[in-house]
Amino acid sequence: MEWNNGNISFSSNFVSPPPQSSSSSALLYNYSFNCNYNLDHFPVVETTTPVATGEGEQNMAGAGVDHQKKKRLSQDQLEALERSFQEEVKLDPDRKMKLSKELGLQPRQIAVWFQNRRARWKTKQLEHLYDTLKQQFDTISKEKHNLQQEVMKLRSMLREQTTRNQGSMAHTDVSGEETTVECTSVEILSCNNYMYNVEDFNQISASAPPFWWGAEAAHLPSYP
Amino acid sequence: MEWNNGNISFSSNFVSPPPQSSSSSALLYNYSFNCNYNLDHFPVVETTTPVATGEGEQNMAGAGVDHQKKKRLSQDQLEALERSFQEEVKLDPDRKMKLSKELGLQPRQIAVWFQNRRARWKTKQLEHLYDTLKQQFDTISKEKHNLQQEVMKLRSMLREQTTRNQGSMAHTDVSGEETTVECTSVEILSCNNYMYNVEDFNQISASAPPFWWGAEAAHLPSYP
DNA sequence: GGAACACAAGTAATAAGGTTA
DNA sequence: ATAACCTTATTACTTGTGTTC
Repeated sequence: MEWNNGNISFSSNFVSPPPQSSSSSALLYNYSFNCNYNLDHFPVVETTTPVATGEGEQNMAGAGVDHQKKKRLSQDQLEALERSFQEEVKLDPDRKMKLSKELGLQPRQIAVWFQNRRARWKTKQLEHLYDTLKQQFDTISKEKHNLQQEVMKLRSMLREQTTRNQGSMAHTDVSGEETTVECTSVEILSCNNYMYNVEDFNQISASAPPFWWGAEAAHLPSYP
Repeated sequence: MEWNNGNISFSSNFVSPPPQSSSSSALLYNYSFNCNYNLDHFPVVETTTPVATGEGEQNMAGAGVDHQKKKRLSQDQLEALERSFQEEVKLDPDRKMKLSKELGLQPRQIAVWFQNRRARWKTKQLEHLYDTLKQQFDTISKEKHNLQQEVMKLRSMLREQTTRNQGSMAHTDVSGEETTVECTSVEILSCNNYMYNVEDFNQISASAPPFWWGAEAAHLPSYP
């Protein structure tokens, strides 16, 4: 199943679309060892490690080398893990050992990957939930507006009828509801200050000085 | 060996409140070095490193020791960073160096902390946004319902009037809107399958077998 | 125009506290 | 009582992008 929220991706990279064999950058993962000229303006620690004697299998078991560098699982490994995850998000010991052997990873690494994967998924989940809710809010908002229009119209018709009728029987009823319609229309306007799509939300934080870091005190919780 | 599968366990452990200064467990952070008997049933790698000669100051600079253990910043450090963050979420080089010296941390660590802090905040942000939206959705939902009621009532009144009036002038208009009211009332019901509070959201995933891992195929994007 | 750096997003791995068999 | 796992939070790193000098 493609999850593809069915929307636009301004910032080309939100959750790496399971790089399923399509993107080209994927292949570089495993082979980009020390291209980090991104040293936050100081020589970085790193240098400590034994520098890793060359080796073929991912992450030695107990032998003492490597230890740093070469995080990032390979594309093949990721795909296998991903497949397994799609089948079942929880990991029983059997599957763990099987994957461990198949992929040449520590059982621990398998477990960790699944844990992180679940956590990641949960985050995405919230984003998706938000988008869905937002969409439904917009829908219902429009519908409400229509209903308000209709109420107005019906009232006016009723008023007309009443006048024509000469009889004043229903008059009190009609005016009695008046306030309801008015107050709600205000609600709608005040609400919309808070509404974003998740894409918007990503957008604003993506570029340089995300506005909300300044407006923090406005209506946001400032979260300790 | 299945460890729980369809069993519910309503245990209320919601997101651990950021241990901010209040909880007592905080002090233990810095001193819990090797209490890891949580080894996912195998000895863990680690052993590789030079084993770290004893040391006093947090995270040496370029010298090659330590390098593992002792993650988790101390409570004092966290408080200082937090204060600084509240003042200004972005970090200019001056502030970075100042904090680095004051707290005995690598400048890199300061930078990383700020980056992570911003990311964390953004997540919280989304949760808050969701809650707000949810609340407003509920409100507007109720209001819409009221409006629908009112439309019904007005229509019925109008019908009555019309009948009494004998004249059939407004008849077409009234029936013309009929569909609007009907279809929207269905919308409301179908929507509510998606709605949670963030607390609910945390709740369901907190306890043992989060329902959605089973119901994944239901209405969720299955997010690869 | 390119090196150096800041940043967001994503990713491993660790830590701490709760559950369950 | 404990081992194995889980979730949540955190730390640190990777990668890609944008900015600045």
